[in-house]
Amino acid sequence: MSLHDQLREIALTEFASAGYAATSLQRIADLAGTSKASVLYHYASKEQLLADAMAPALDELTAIVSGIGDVAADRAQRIAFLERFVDALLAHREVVHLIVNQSATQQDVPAFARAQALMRELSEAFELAAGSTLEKLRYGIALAGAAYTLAASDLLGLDSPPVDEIRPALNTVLRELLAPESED
Amino acid sequence: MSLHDQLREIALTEFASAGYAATSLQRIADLAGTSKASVLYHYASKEQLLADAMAPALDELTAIVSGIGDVAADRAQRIAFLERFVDALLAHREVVHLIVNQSATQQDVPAFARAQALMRELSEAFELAAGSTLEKLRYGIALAGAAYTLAASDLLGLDSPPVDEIRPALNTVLRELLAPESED
DNA sequence: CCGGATTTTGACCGATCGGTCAGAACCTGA
DNA sequence: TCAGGTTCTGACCGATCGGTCAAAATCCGG
Repeated sequence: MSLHDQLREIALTEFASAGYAATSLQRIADLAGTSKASVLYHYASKEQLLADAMAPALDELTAIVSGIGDVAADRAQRIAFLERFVDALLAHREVVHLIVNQSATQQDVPAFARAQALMRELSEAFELAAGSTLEKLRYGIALAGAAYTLAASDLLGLDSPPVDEIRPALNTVLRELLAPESED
Repeated sequence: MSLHDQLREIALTEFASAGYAATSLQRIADLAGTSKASVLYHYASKEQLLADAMAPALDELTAIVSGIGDVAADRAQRIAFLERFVDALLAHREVVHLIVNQSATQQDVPAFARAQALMRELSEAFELAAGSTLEKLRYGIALAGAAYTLAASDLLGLDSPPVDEIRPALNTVLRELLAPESED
């Protein structure tokens, strides 16, 4: 793998585990066995490095949220969305960790601002779908809880089960909350 | 109110909204209309200022988690715990925001390490109460979702409903997940 | 083997940060 | 009014950060 790609992966892991602000370009360079100046040759700035590292996940999540469909009335579409959402969370755990834990306090960084906008778009889509405070809260708890639990499990020392055990369980809990069988 | 207390409140609000690392002592001093040196006269260090600001909430949450009771078998105790938990979340929203959004990436800061330990203790208590991956996930989503949704709602621009509307709604959703009526 | 392009590097810069310190300002009771 | 303690402040320090730059090293097609 090229140093260019290697730097992006190292940076992503480090940004997620230690925090964007707390991770210096020098540390990324050390981990990659190169110099800080070399990192800045491959990426114009620290912000650009973060943006490039998060881009694939943000692109995929953006596509999912954009094609959210008629999630308010149609239970089948709601279930389909939840499945795509869960798959994306599992496929991009490091970026999910970044979004969930750091976008709130780093909105001046473009990539985090983009993530924040994405979260807002998602919450608005479901805000419209929900009538009462109770329903809104159900959406919030379900989606935020799923993302945060996934992001925190790595960190909290809980040994997380394999993906093919988490995926169906996540889908089950989200359906219990947002697409109960009793409905329709 | 004394400058001492005023500084603590200003710092808490600023730490929660802009982030601990991103908030300089100079900014806190400016907001309080005093000098940076004066802030460091009242609090030995930036870390101490954060610790003092978070202490009341952490003390209360620690007490709640310590007295968690037999949450695995006894549905009534589980409900009682959830109610205490929700009340604490609502009473200390700024600190909850701090814990949820920043403790993960600032574990070298004592106050955040304490918060992290608290989260770990809570998750372990429920980990024991849960048998399957599905149940563990249900606990994680419910508790993390509640805390995160509350912390994020301020930030995401969603105008959050008044407290006396959120409290019962939160309790309802948490009970649906962790103490359904069908049980027992 | 050569020469231009790509890649790497160490030295350096300005800015910002948390924290120190000596002394000025202020308050209070005698 | 004066003295002693409390509170406040500006100047300063060392460290760290992201980023620049010119020169060195490396690579590769002709």
